[in-house]
Amino acid sequence: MAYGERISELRTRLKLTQDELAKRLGITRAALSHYEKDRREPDYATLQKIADFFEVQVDYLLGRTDDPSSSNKQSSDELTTIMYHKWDQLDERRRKQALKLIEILEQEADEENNKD
Amino acid sequence: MAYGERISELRTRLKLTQDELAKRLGITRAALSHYEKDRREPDYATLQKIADFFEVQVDYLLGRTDDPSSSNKQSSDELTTIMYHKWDQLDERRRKQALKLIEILEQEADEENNKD
DNA sequence: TAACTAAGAAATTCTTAGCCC
DNA sequence: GGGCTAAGAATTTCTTAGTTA
Repeated sequence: MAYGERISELRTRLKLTQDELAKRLGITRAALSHYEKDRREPDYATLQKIADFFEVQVDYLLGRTDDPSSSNKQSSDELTTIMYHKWDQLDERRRKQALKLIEILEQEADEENNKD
Repeated sequence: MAYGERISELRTRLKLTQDELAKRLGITRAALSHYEKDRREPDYATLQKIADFFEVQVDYLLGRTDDPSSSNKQSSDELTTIMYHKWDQLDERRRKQALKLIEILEQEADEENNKD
């Protein structure tokens, strides 16, 4: 999937028109239309403005990953980086084991928030 | 840190000259020099060739994250995406608990590989 | 109203050739 | 050798104005 489709999808999800998004990004609506149609490549500054606005990775915009998690989340947190590198070394069987614990912890956290 | 510096650093780490890397990427060495000096922005195809060659994220090349982990790893695997979204919802205390299990599993996998 | 696009203007990038260290 | 850059050529993008649905 190319960047145009990604931008279009993200914009639509927020119920914005091209005109509205263009104004927020400081570009013309014609330019935005070109981007969504893969007819022009936004310069790096604009590309990053788009990624920041939607809080996704540039890699996601470019269709290089299907994980939209913002680069902020990725870079901000040491614990997550460590976890990710360890996770990376696990085989599938162990990943499933780890995921089970994480699911239990998540549920536990949910219940904690709903006991009012 | 800008993309030029990142490219230069990655190239130097692999002990390649500009000429050698340029040939691998299918561009002239002058163009590569411009990129490393932030004087030109490579088009998206070239940008992604560079990211692929060094196995880093485009976000890393652009200096948006300090985590160079390749986008291949990120996009390849459904289980990882699921895990990541759950992890995202955990507080720090629970993340540390989860990380402990992951570390144990990692060690277990290591030992399994060294029992010859 | 919202999105798309033709086409000339404007800006950026590419390439060659040469220079510096 | 290895890297940097001036400058004209080539290419791409921008913008306006108008079209399409």
